[in-house]
Amino acid sequence: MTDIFADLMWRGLIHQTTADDRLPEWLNTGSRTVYAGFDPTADSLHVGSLLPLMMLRRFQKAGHRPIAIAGGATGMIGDPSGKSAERNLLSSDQLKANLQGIESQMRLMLDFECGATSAILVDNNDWMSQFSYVEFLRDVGKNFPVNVMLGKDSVKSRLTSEAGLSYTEFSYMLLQAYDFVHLNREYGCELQIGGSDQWGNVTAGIDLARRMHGAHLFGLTCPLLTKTDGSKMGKTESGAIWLSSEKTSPYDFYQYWVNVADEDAGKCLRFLTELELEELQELDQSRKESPHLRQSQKRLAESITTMIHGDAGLAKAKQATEIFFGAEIQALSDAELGQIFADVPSNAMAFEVLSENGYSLIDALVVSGLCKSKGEARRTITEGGAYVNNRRVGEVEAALKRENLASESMIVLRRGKKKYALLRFE
RNA sequence: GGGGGGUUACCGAAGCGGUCAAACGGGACAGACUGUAAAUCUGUUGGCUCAGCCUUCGCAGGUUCGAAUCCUGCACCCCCCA
Repeated sequence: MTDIFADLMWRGLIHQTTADDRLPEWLNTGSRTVYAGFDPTADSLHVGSLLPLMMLRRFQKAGHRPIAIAGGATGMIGDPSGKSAERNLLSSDQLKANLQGIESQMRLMLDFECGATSAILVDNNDWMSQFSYVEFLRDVGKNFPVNVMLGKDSVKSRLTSEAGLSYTEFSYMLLQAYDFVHLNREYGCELQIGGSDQWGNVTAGIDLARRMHGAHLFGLTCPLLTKTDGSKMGKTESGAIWLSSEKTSPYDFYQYWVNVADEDAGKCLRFLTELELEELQELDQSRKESPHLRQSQKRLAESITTMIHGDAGLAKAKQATEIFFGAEIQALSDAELGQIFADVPSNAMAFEVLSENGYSLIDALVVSGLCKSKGEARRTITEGGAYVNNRRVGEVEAALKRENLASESMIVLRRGKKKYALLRFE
């Protein structure tokens, strides 16, 4: 049996645990059942969920059974931890759709068919909806001293803030605590893991189980995956990075990791990949001695992209990367180009415009959406920021003609470093 | 109720009769450098049929050869006195 605790330790994945003295041994002397909660507010998980999912994965590989709980019930309420304002409530239809999407993504990382340690995905709405309000108050609420609840950081910070805290959110803790009790009773689950911001909720569950059944459960929190500047991982100017290829293309996903700052790379590698210590140290070394090679980032991007989008997804992302940052694009087929530039905006127009005098580059830049006006297009060209098939074009009066086709019917326009658009002539 | 100040381009902020498509700063966009980074440097930043023309300075009118700049009315905002 792998010493999961030691593994987590050297990776820096342990922030706080309960029963420090007994937990490591307990984990190493039998197959245990552990659980972590996930946020069902969208139909896809985003990069922020990778860490807890990886945690479950590590536990499963070490011979334990993981339970992922996508909180249909708690999702309807909203966890006040770390939130500055009341959350919008979700409709139950929306939730159902979200849970479905999330499950398919979990299958990428957890094994749901491997016998005794198969992963389980549960929805706490299944049991919470059985409760009547009065029953819940009698069985669960009775065991929660309000003075203790008021002492939790998540509550305290909101009470003093302007946004305040609704009774609903205040009760969130009870729901999550009861989840633990329920999973303990139904599945023999004895360990809850979560981010360090979940500490209050985790211990609330442990307390509740002790009061209700005299059970002794465990809790373990891992650090939050934040950048060195303190901001959250997985956010860009254009929004969150999702695991779903519909929302974030494999290329963008791959690129996100390739662009991780040097200071954050080591942590990401330790937290989000299964690379062994030896390789991690080599990468640390490489980052220090030859940062320009960015081996850490590349390894990180490869590892995570493969896990989420498979070998095919990685291959596509890398191919696109080569083209995007490569030399002139030419002699490709429509199919190849279409693949590579799948998420790039494209416009179709008549083939004939390429004949004779051709199609003015200025118009093309505007039509493609790369420039807002002809004036801007003109400027862009003058500044040297306009490219046709990755080759800079500096003449304002340039026109696109047949010989500019990169494939049977397409021309690739680019503005600046990374903004692409595809023109199709049919 | 009385008195005073403001409203300028994506944002902040100059301009106070012509040389104003409007200084300056920020942001944004390009370029150089580089590691697809950071920092730095340079350029651009209303539209077009682009050596020219057209529309912008809260809104509507007016004075003037000529207004973002002066006058009148309207709207919104701020401050002071009651």
